[in-house]
Amino acid sequence: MTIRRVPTQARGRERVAAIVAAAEAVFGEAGYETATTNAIAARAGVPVGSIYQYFADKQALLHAVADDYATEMLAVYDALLMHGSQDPHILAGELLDGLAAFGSARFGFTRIVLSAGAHPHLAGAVQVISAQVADKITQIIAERAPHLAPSAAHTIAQTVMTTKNAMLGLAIQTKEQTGYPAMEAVLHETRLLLGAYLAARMRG
Amino acid sequence: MTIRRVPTQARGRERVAAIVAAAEAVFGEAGYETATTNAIAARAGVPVGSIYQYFADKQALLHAVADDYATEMLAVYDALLMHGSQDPHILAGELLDGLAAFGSARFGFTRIVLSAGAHPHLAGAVQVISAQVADKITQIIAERAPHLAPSAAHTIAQTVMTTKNAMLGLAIQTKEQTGYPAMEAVLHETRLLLGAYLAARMRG
DNA sequence: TTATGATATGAGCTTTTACTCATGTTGTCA
DNA sequence: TGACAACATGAGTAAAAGCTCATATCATAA
Repeated sequence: MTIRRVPTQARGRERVAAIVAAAEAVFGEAGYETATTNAIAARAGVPVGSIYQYFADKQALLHAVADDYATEMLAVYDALLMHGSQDPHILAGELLDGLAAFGSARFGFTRIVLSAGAHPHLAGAVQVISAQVADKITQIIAERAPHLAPSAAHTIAQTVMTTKNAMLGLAIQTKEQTGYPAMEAVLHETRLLLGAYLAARMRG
Repeated sequence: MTIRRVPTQARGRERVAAIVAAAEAVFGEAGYETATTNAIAARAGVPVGSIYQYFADKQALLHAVADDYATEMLAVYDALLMHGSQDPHILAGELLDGLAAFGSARFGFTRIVLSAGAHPHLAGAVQVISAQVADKITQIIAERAPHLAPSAAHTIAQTVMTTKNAMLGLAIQTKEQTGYPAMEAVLHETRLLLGAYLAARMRG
């Protein structure tokens, strides 16, 4: 469906990697719809035909980028699951910081992910990521507040994820418009928000 | 810039209203880029030419929708500014409930507004709305917590606005997927979230 | 009634963009 | 080294979408 040909030679693998990297960059800068496959090819330094050698269509490119993004993101949550704090306020900070670093490094595509709700094309590619992330956060919370019913842990996880994503979106937007210190202020505020909520909710 | 001809006859005014309403619906369902002017015209029951009789281009349509949206939304906040509670927990509930109806009715375009960061085309049209709404919430908070610095009140307002919008989105999505009771649970959770935050933040 | 401007109409023009394909080049294995 | 498969190339195609414009109809005021 997504992949048209799996590269077997090193040459092909390098090309695919270059194409996916270029796609993430161009998607991140222009948005999915506005981005053109020709621009992606130019950015990758390959002719358009090379894209369609390996990917069935533009959406397949999006899926490839999303897969790579999701894999790296879930690794961040796995680290938190193992080493995250018991204290709600500290845990809130850790949740945010881990993701803020990740979101900054790949902030272009992060904007795409955060805006998935408004773009039908993206929903499918992004929904899988969201579900997996929600499960991870549910685990993190359930381990630290064993008295909570599973459904409650899930509701809390969804709330944390939604809030965190929205505030991360605000942070990125703030950084672009006002600068880095303003973004830090937004992140600080988000720590207060999630800390107050988690403390009240995990207490029982 | 945006408007090509201002209608003077009743016939023209009705047409413009129908076009703007259809544009909001189609933008909300398909997203700005994916929405086509032909689809908007069909939805409004008018030929494409009628759109370009009154609007210079697709972006002008977006601006018109955004203006209408902003006007109605600010009216909701004005009511809250006058009659909102002093208690942070109650105020959080009022903020949420007051906007729930509005957000449900115009959720499609609300998604567009929230995703503006990811799309250069939308930024201009939407930035004005966000700024005005942020100012209104800033006023509401500043009046109820006079000890806060203006910049702090503004940061809190942005946080409340972003969080509230995101959770409202989650609530409506939940309603569509799981049903009404699940949506109520999400709204309840949002009251806890915003209540805990506002209580901690307005206290000093 | 009639003249004039406002409004309505939709086939088609223009541009853009995703995608193809015929041909050429490179790698690999016997 | 020869043969076959993997890979590269980019001009060209087809469809889509924004927008135009020549022509037709309606509203209104003298």
